[in-house]
Amino acid sequence: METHLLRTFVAVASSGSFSAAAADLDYTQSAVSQHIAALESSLGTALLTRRPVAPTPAGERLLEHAGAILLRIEAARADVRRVVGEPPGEIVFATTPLAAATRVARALTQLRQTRPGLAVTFEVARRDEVARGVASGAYHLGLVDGIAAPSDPLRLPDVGLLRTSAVAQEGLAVVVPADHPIAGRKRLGLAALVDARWIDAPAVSAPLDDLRAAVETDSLRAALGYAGADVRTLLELVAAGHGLAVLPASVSVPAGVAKVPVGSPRLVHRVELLHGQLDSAAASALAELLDEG
Amino acid sequence: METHLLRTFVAVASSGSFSAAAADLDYTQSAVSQHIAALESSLGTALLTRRPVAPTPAGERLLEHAGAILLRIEAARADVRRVVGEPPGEIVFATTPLAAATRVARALTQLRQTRPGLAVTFEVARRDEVARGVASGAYHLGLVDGIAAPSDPLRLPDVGLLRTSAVAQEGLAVVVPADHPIAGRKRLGLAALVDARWIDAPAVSAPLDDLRAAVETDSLRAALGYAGADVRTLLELVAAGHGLAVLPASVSVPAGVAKVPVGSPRLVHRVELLHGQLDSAAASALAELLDEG
DNA sequence: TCAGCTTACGCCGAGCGTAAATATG
DNA sequence: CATATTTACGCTCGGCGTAAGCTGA
Repeated sequence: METHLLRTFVAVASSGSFSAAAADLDYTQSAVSQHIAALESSLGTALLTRRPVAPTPAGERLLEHAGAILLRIEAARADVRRVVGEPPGEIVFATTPLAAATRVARALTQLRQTRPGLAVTFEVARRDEVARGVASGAYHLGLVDGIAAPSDPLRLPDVGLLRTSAVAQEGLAVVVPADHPIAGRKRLGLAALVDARWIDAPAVSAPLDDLRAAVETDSLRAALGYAGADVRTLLELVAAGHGLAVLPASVSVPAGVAKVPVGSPRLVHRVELLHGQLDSAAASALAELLDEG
Repeated sequence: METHLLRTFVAVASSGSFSAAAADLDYTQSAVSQHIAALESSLGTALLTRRPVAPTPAGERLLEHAGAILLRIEAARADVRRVVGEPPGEIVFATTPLAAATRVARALTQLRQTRPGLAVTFEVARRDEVARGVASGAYHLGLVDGIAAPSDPLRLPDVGLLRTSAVAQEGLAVVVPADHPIAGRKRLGLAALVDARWIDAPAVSAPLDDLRAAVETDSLRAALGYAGADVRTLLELVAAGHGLAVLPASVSVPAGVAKVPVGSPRLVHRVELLHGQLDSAAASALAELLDEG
């Protein structure tokens, strides 16, 4: 199974067309057809239906692996380059929206100010994009957040070798309208709220999927999805009674909404710093900054 | 980065010789040399020193990825075959030594008796070998054990897509000589024992590495390593005072040794069943058996 | 009918082996 | 000097493009 065949297969499956994939990859349509034929004959089974072009069950299985394999190959290249190449003059730094709000991010902002010679670029992306980007070398550093049991690592998409060098964690809070019956309570078990109306705002709050996994229930149902990345908007949605949301306990909330710390189950909002191999200078600079934090 | 180049690279690095790798892979020594040269030029850096043949720093980084990539490719093939191929007439079943001792394993032994038409082969291997073997299709089912926080999954080596379909978990116990000061105690915090002399018997007890990760300390030091796979021998080593060991709480111990349940930190000995994609018949048969268990 | 995939076919170069050259301990 | 890797060189075949063929909406 040669890598160029996998690459073509992924391109065809994702575009749904041999000719489109050919254009993407700078092959002729004929070459793409031959690639797919070679893969299919090497595996002894059809991988795609034609007209319409869609993966067969076997193709679906392969697809699940192919992306990961190609990504891992990119990660390998990036990792080797990090050992050999010049240290970059600019650091590209990706974070998930909530992670950026923590003291860790602030520390890195300091880095940018105290070392004006070193350009630092921030970029906000989804969690798996951050992980992929760091693995493949597109980003030098990544900051991701999520919900986990205390001192447990986050479950990141399988992306190869990623190192976690620093974390911050804090409790969770449920954000409710100020006039909600539970608004005055000091602590709260999530179990009491399984039937509540939730807002799923994966970009900006704890993704409901994380919560479901942690609570081990399917009953957290989203009444509303919010795809945006602005916390204030989310809080206004909560204030307007569209549903509840789970956020890190330290979030500051405006009038109109109240936050109630989550007491059980024991869960934390956790932030992890992702990186590939760092040279010792970069590593110690970071460690220093994160200590001050 | 073509797969055959990676394969050659891994073979050369692991054998420490171009000519040996060539013999392994049925190439000429010249072809191997060209493969390495191609990889090195494609990555723009030396990967191996010659005389002696050993990975450079960049080579080490690549090596860390290369094995995983090749394994994942095997896993992809195996996964596709599982969808397409005939269901196997024989089931090859691999377990880690301790996992085999659980009720789950007993249930699967029943399977073998109640369905004499279906041959079942047991094989005992190390945890990562089981995971690798299941991923690559060498084994149909795998049973692995390890230590984790309650209801946490085991941390398996990165091996691609593995499904976990059933688990058993139980507490841990420290096994000590009968005349040991703590032998009479009802519960025990591991922290009290960090300075004790431990026996590291990765094949047969909880690997110390798991414990270290769970306790988040480096101070668990092994006074003795036992590479064998026989629990009784390990217990005799404990009785003779060579050190302590951590085992699942249900292990039955002979006279001369005592077991003390571990109360904190909260950890469990956990058994997971690993498999690739199962057809629905196999899956339901298994589920049934494991429920009875 | 025709858009889009497959097949036929010829050409080029990647990659293999043989064998000579080179390097190192 | 012996052993092991590299380089030179020729050949074969894998894999690409062009173009003709096929097929289902």
